[in-house]
Amino acid sequence: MAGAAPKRPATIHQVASLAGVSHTTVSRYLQDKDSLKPKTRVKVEFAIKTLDYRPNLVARSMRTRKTNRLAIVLAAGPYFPGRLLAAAFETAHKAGYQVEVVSIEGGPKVRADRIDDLAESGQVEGILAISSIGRTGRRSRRVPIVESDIYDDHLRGKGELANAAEVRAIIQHLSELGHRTFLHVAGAQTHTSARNRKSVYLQTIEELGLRSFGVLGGDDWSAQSGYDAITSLPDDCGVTAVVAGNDGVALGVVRGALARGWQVPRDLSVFGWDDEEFGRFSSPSLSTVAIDREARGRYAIHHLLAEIQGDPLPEPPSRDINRLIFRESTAPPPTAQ
Amino acid sequence: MAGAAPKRPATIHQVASLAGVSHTTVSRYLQDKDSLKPKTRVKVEFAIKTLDYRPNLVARSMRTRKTNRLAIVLAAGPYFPGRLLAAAFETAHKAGYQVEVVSIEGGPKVRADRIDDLAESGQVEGILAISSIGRTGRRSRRVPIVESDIYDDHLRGKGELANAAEVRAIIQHLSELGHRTFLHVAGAQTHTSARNRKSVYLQTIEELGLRSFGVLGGDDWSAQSGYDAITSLPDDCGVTAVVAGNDGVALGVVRGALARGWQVPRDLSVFGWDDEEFGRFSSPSLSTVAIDREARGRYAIHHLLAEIQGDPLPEPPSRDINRLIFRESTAPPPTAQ
DNA sequence: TTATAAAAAGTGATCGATCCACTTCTGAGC
DNA sequence: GCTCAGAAGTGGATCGATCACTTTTTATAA
Repeated sequence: MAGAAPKRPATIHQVASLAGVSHTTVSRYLQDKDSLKPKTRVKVEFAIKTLDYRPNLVARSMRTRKTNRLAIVLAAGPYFPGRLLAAAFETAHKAGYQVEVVSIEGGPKVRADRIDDLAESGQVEGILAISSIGRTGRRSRRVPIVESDIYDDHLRGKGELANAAEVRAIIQHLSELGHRTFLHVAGAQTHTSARNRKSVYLQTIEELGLRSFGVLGGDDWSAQSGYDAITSLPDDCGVTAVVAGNDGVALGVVRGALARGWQVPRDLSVFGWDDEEFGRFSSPSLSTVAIDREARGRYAIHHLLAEIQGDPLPEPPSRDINRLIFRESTAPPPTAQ
Repeated sequence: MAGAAPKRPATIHQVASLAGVSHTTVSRYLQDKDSLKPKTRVKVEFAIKTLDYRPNLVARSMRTRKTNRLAIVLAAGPYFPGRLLAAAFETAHKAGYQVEVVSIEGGPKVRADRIDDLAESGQVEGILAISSIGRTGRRSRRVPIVESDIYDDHLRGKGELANAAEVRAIIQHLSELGHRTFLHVAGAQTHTSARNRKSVYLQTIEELGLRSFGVLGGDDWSAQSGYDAITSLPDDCGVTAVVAGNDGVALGVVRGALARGWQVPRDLSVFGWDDEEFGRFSSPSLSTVAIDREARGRYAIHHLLAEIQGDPLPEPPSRDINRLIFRESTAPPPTAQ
């Protein structure tokens, strides 16, 4: 099988000699077709076609010290940010970059080391870290490294937290419906977004003078965690509204409520997050927050490209790309009926 | 900003001169630390540490003609095979390969061209095409190209179709419950798997002497398509069981049934595919087929690596990695009660 | 024509590693 | 002390492009 013709691909020199010009001329053609006299140009084009020549990008990278490649680093695990990635790929490709995906098992330390190696290897021009990489020690200064939750950083600079506005709006909405006692089933606390939501939840409850039965979950984003949280509640807890970490968790909450004979939304209101397709079609359909993951993916890449090229950083995407969507899973509490 | 110290990373020559040895010795150290005398070895190690030297992988690739990099090509679009990819990454990394992801917009022709370019660019040692790339014209023979649905190919060789066993088992199960009239809401027919399921559905209906109201959907995998399919049925269609393209479609079917006053599973049984988390927690929970996406991802990479190394191809994963799971969305039909 | 500037093409060095063919050490055996 | 084999180390070529210069050709004006 490996015995196929080991014929090496054509090089720029072979093209040059077939075309009867120097290798430099061919190189020039590759960079700007119009810098050649039409006659030479035809010869070169013919030779390229005849030999089916394609430039060896590795050799080119070596000389130019440009690879036109970015790396996206993510922690290996069950949560795979597909939509963000898809948008990131597209944006990068449009800008002429290839994207290498590196998923890393192990903790933040391992990740930080691998990122350093990657940065020093000369293989990529920039790195986008999807999962937080922490602030560990020396960070290579050879290539820009951008963390995906960068506009969280941006907000943090202003003393705010990402998602703050939405969590507050959810609670406000529910309290206007008459809810007084809340529960938060948190998402994986390893994620900045989940931590932010939790903080803002607690803070808002306090500010509006409402009651919280507490925060459950927090280990992952599973529907099971929602189910477990709700089924573990004491009967007299008084909770009538749940703010879930995301739609999956919310679905688990709904199912858990059902399991103990509570109807949603009659006895319990549930709010999700992410506007997943299943939340639109489940019964009851889930109130949720529509987030524009694609916009975040695009922004992350734009940010990285700006750093690479030394351009001014782009404006973070408008915060109201996050929209509250009210569906069947929220209603006034039983006591208010 | 771009004015940071343009200090170039250390090269093998600098290491050599600091260590007082030749560059070749350093190179040998990098390849096999034990081929050096302990005394020289210490000198080299010291120099490497002092200069924080890391080999330039681009230069290395150029000389060795090995990049240790694979490419995964997928059609840009809303369906992002996250779990398959995650497993593929992991497998590749374990084998010492980096993975580049190339998502391509445009039709099969564009895709085929880009794949050719990629193959010829010398940047990757193998290509895994997730979306079918068709059989268009010349295919580069420089690096192995593997299509992800390769074990479909394997089965096709035996005159079978992938998923055949499961679709047949689903219909058989439903018919044993008493169902006689079926409907299939197909997934995107651009996908081999969706086409296979459809064919086997039709074939099985025929073989078992059952009735089919037909095949709807087929444009995508959306829940909306399931909803539309079911709400468009005439009242007297007699359909009591639906085989949906996947869990999302199934959820749409359930919701659509609800919208026209049919209860699931009392009036209609619904079977999904994929064993998504939401199907386990929706109401009713969905009967489905658990497929091992990770296994497929791993297999695809193993297959590719085998081709690269000229090893014998690995056995396709056992077919019974697909398991039928019976949940609340299936039951005997109303007439049989 | 010829002088001259601009455009086009050519020469050889270079990027940072590995590999190949040698040379120099080292130490065992006599 | 000498020989000699094997281990250790060296110098220079090489991979396939681009780049900085130099040389040749072409176009334009006098």
